[in-house]
Amino acid sequence: MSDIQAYISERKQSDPEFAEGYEEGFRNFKIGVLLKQAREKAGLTQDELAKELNTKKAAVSRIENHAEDIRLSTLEKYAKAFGKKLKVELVD
Amino acid sequence: MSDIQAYISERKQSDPEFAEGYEEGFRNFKIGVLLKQAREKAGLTQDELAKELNTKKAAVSRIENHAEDIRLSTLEKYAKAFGKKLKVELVD
DNA sequence: ACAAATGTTAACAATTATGTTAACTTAATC
DNA sequence: GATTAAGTTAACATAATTGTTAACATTTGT
Repeated sequence: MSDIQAYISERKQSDPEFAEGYEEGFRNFKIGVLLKQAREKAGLTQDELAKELNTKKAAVSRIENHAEDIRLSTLEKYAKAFGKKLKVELVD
Repeated sequence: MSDIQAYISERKQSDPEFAEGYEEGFRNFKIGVLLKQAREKAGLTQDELAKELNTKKAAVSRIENHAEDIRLSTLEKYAKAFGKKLKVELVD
């Protein structure tokens, strides 16, 4: 079982509203989880990451949890802060 | 030589301003080219694609040529119209 | 060369992400 | 249980994408 799936199972139990809207918001959620896990693997707190991105921890939290959508440039800033690159593809 | 590289060489000659700003705007440009080529492979005109996306051909042209940034949801709408899925990854 | 289809650009309106602050919650350590 | 670090959420301000219209350019076909 992948990290993301484990996280989803866990959160579905502690957050009923999340379990509800899971399917509709699947993509955005995944992006948030992706970013959260990348941040944790990089050993950064939201506040530390926020400072690298010239923003605030509230914005980081929002993106990891609530954000409806996100700009490519924002995703890239995150990737850069983690020492990674963003890869975007169209697949069949 | 890839399709994208061929396109870039061609356009650098006919569009000096493009050749100038090429390095800085590389990502956004590539996205535009990516979407344009996907649209052409799908055999759609900008106007036809625009109708599928409930928008206008002017918006399609802008994204293929001038857009500074783009939302993930917009990219996904495009992908869907081409019968593709969007894949986003963080790579080393 | 003309006409029709397709693509481009500018300007403005509308919508939405992001920045920011402040109050609150949760977790961990003492 | 008090204190501190970390995370969450709401509210509002700001900035940027996207929608829309209209005029113009380019291409394609006849």
